[in-house]
Order: sequence, then structure tokens, then C-alpha cells
Amino acid sequence: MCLTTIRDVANYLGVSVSTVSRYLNNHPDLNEETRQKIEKAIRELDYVPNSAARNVSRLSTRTIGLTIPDIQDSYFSDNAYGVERCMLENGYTLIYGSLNRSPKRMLDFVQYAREMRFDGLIITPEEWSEELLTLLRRTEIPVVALRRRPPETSEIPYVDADHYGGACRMVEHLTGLGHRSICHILLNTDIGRERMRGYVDSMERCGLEPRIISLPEMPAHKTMDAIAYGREAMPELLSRYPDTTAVFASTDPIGIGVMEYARNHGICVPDDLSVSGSGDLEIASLSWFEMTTIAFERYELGRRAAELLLKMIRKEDGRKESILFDTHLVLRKSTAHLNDRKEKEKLL
Amino acid sequence: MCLTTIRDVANYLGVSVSTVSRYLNNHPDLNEETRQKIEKAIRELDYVPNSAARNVSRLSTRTIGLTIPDIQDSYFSDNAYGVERCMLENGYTLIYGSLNRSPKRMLDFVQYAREMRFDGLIITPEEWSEELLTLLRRTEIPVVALRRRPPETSEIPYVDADHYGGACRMVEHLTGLGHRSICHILLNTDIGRERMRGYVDSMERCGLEPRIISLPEMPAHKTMDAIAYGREAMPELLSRYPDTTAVFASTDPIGIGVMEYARNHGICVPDDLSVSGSGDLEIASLSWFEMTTIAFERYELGRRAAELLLKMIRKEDGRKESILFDTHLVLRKSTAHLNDRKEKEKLL
DNA sequence: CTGAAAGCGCTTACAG
DNA sequence: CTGAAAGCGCTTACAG
Repeated sequence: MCLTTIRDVANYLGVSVSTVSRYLNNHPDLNEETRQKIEKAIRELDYVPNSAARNVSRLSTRTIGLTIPDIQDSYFSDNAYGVERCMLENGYTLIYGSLNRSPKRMLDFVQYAREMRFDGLIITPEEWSEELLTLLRRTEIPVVALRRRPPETSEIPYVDADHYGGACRMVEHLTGLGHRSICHILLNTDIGRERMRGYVDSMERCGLEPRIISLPEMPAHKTMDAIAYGREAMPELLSRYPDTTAVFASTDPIGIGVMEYARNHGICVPDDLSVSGSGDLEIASLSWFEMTTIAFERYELGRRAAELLLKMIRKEDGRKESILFDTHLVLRKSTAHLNDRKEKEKLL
Repeated sequence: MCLTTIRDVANYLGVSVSTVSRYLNNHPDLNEETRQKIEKAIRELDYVPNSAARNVSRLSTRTIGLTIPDIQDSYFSDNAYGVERCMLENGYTLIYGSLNRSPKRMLDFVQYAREMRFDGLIITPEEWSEELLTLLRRTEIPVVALRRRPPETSEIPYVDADHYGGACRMVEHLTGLGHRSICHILLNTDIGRERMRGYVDSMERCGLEPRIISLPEMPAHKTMDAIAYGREAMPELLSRYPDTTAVFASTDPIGIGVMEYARNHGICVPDDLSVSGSGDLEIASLSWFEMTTIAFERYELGRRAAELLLKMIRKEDGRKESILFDTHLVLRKSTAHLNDRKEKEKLL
């Protein structure tokens, strides 16, 4: 396993190691003829530069790390793709760290990034523990949070969608359709609570009573869990608020769970019940669901996070401001005007 | 950005660099008292060992690379998780390379792995181009193919599911239900063709005529594309083989596309038409689909690939044999006995 | 445009 | 159990 080194290439050609190194680094001071000789020799000897060795000598590794909340969850993939494209375009290598929702893994990855001397880090911690914040504070590597919002004291900038505003939009949409008994199924995470805030504020602004259902014991991260969560939330929802005419679910899969319950119980969507979600997952667009939802540019979100990080690495202007992405409503068939039948029933 | 080095730690304590290095490498020859002093100093100085520097001095990086066919595709995630768990347990770091179905990216990642001096590589190339094969032949790093089968001449071992056998099982299942007009929708990839072989052989064994539909122009990798592929295949399928009573789709999403077509055209599944897929994706289990499909242990598949690679790295016994995973049938509601009504129609 | 030399931060025999 | 020294494969001023 003793590979060809830069010295072998130099000896082979009778030039100095420095000269070959110049070739490797695209140094302008290099005779065209020499360049070609070296190129040929490298091909002939099948020389592969040793990255580790380069990195000890250089200041930068031109590598950045990106954590993935859960590799089993496709939701994050568009974000990741945006980051990846931007990093590639700028000559950086992207290293993924799979978290699988484990806080310990997050800590490990940050430590790994420090040992590897990554140039930057884009992270998606499930929670902002004291331990993580301390570690991050000690970390000399620029850090950006993606789709997670750090405590304000941390000085870590973030890039996220405006979930609050999105939820407001959804409530406006539903009230615009005439609904007044609108129930929200909460996902108890930072993002979920942000949506809930938007829902509550918006409802109150309309003079409506917020109605929130939550099953704190049930997992709702993975798609199938979330669908089950939505399905299981329905009995409680209907018993506590039997006059509900619209359900705004915190995520699309939860909304699909609601639809599943409806289907199993002869409740017609959207005639009897309007159902909406948030996130605009592919699955929500299937013709079986046609779910109205809240969307934002996931790819762009990732790209902006990457751009922000690059700015920080290059130390361009001091201000590292967080970015909040605007959301928009995706209108589909799962929400509809409060129909007269329902209206009359309520009056009885 | 001048970080603490091993020398700083040594100077701080008045010991030699070698001693600190021994601590870092858990060397047995180290006074317990010294060990504790060093531990304390490292914490106080917040010393983070430089991986790149360690790797130049050592022979091994204890890092292995795993390619991901498409980060937007959740299908592969269970495999990846199996690999990850095994590598973690064995003290290896796993680096993901996202391919996004690009052959160029595959080439780049292998080159990257060589430059980084990874200890091993698990790859999932979309195609085995001459260029890739040549590169791989030159690569000194042990390589295992996961869910892809290299040409036999390449000597690269692989770990894959027995798609051929799985397809046979499915045909047996359908014929067992009385179906004789069974159509297959082909996905034109290595895996898809393997399934088709099983279908064809199995049909012929039963004295039945194989009926294959394929839309070579249409993409069918990503979930939504595959669903559209299945949907679009139906008109041709029904016009060429109007007496079809069962459709065996190459993948679950294609099967869902078939179901979508059926739903839009008043064809009742499974009463009028049995539909089955392959892969056992989560989505196939939703109560809207309840699709009969072929499954295999995806997590285990990844784990076994990792174990095989580890063996190769450790040079345990010479033989590096490929592994073919057994599949099993997942019976759900989308396939049913050929009913009498259909039978009678056929006789007319 | 090119080379000799020092240095990057670590590990690893070799002495003691 | 510990230290001094050589070496890992590269880069980067410094000369010329």
C-alpha cells in the first residue's frame, strides 16, 4: 500500500518537488512545457496527491460539513441538494453527517469537524442543549444553522422558512373559505411550535378560539409515524371539538393521517372536512390526497445557507444576518368552502 | 485560526510531544499520573488533534466512503443505515458521497476517496462504464458494490437482493391466484432487468406468454417520475393486452402509478385488476394502496456489505464472495383471486 | 521559471 | 515509562 508520492514524480522527471507541487496547485509560475511533462508523468505513474498531507501544509481543507437530521427522511434532501450545488460550484467538498435524531451524534460530528479542520459547518440540531452550545462556542469553525433556530444569545446565524407566517397564511385561507371551527394538530418541535404560534395569533386576530390537539407521547418525525400521529389525533379532536370543519395539520404526513381517519369513518374530504398540512412534500400532491399545504423553496433555502457560510468563511463584511424564507400557499383539493349542509348542521 | 497543537500541550506540561502522542493513541506504556495530567491539560487548553496530520503519519485513516445513488430518494436510506451502524461499531468513520445519478460524480468520488486515502469504499454506480472500471482497477482501496452488480471480470464483490428470485416468487403468487394474463412493467436498469428475467423465466415455466411493457424514453427513478411512468404505461398495456388481469410492476411507485390509472378509469383493484410491485417501500403500505410487493432486509443488506468490506480491509481469508439476499413476498390487498366475473368476460 | 530548505502537526521506532 | 530524532507527503516563502 505504499503509493506514489510527489517525490516519485519529481525524481521520475528529474525536477524538484516544488515544481510538481506548483503544478498541483495551478501555480502561474510554471513553464508550459514543464507543465505538460508533469501532467504526462502523473498520468503514467497514476499519482494521486495525498489530501491529508496537503491539508497539514495548507491552512484550509476546503471542506465543509453538513448534518442530515435523519437519513431516512427525504424531507431534508432538497435542502441538502441546494447546499451541495453551491459548495461544489465554489470548489468546496461537502461532507454529510447523518444524525438520526441523536443529540450525541450531533456533538460527535462537530468534534469530528474540528479534528478534520473543516472550513465551515451547516448544522441541523434537534435541540440546542447547553453542551452543544458550549462546544459550538469553543469551535473556531464558522457555523450556520439550517432549518433550526439557535438561541439568540448564541450568535449563530440561521436560515429557515417563515413557518409562523406560513401558518398565518393557512389560517387566512381557511377562514376565507368560511371556516370558523379550525383545529390545529401540533407537532411538538421548534418548527411545529412556530407554526402553532402563527395559528394561534391568526385565529385570535379573527376573533376565533384556537383549538390545539397534541399527542405528546407519540413520535411524529418519520413519515409513517406522522401519519399514525394524525390518524390517532382524530378521535380526541372530534370528541373535544365535534363541530370542527377544518383541520390544519402541522405537517403533510400528519394531514394524510387525518385523511386516513376520515376515509375510514366515512368523513368526506373536503365536503365534510377541509384538511391542510405544511411542508409541501411530494406525497401530498398524489391524486389520492391533493392536499392544500404551505410550501417554501427548499432548494433555495439550502443554497442560501451555503452562501451565508461561504461569506463567513471569506470574512466578507462582519454582519452575519439570519435569513427567513417567505412561504406560499399551495392550493389543492383537500380544502373547500364551508358548505351549506355543514353550516345548517351547526345551526341546529 | 492558529489552533493549539500537540506541542503546545507538551510544553504546557513540560513533557515531550511523544508522551502526549502516546496519550492520544491509547498507548499502554503511559504512567497513570501522566495520563491524567495530560487529560486535564487537553481539556484546559481545548486541544483538538489534527486528523490530517495524524493521517499523514499513520497508514490508515479509519474512514470509509459510501455513495448514495440519489439523496432525494429515501429508498436507499435503510441500506445506508445498516452500513453506518456497522462502521460505527467498528470505529470507522463513514463519509457519504451523494451521486444524484451522475456517472461523473461517481468517478469524482472514487478519486476523492483515493486522495483522502480512505480505507474502503462501498459504491452504488448507476452504470459500469469502462472509465469507472479502469479507475476502480487502479484503485488500491478495497471496494464493495452495494445493490449493484459489477461485471464478473471486475473481481469486485457485491451485496444485492435476489431480484430474480423475488420476481419468480411474485409470478408464482399471481399464477397461484389463478391469473394467466400477467403483464410486467419494466424498469430499464440492472435491477429492473434482473426482475424481468425472473418474470420471463417464471412465466415460461408455467407455459404462459411473457408480456412486457416499457417506456424507454420516460424517467422512472424518482418516486414521482416512477408513479407517472406506471400511469403512462397503462394505455399501451391495455391496448396491447386487453385481457390482462394482473400487473406486476418493477417497482412499488410504478405500481402506484398503475393504481392511479385504474382509479381514474373505474378499474377496481384488486377486483378487476391485481397490481403488485417490488421493493416494499413505506408508501406501498399506506391504506390507500395496500400493495402486494417483494421485500428484503434492507438494513441487513447494508450491514452485510459493511462486514464484507471490513473483512477485505483486514485481509481476512482471501475469498471475497458476493452475497445475494433472499427476498420474501409481502401479501397485501392489491392482489386477489382471479374472480369469476373477469373469467366470464374473457370467455366471451 | 525553478530548486533547496524549512515547516505543517503528528507518529513511530530507537534509546535509555 | 519517557524523550530526542527522523519521517509522513505535502506547501511555501526565499533565492537565484
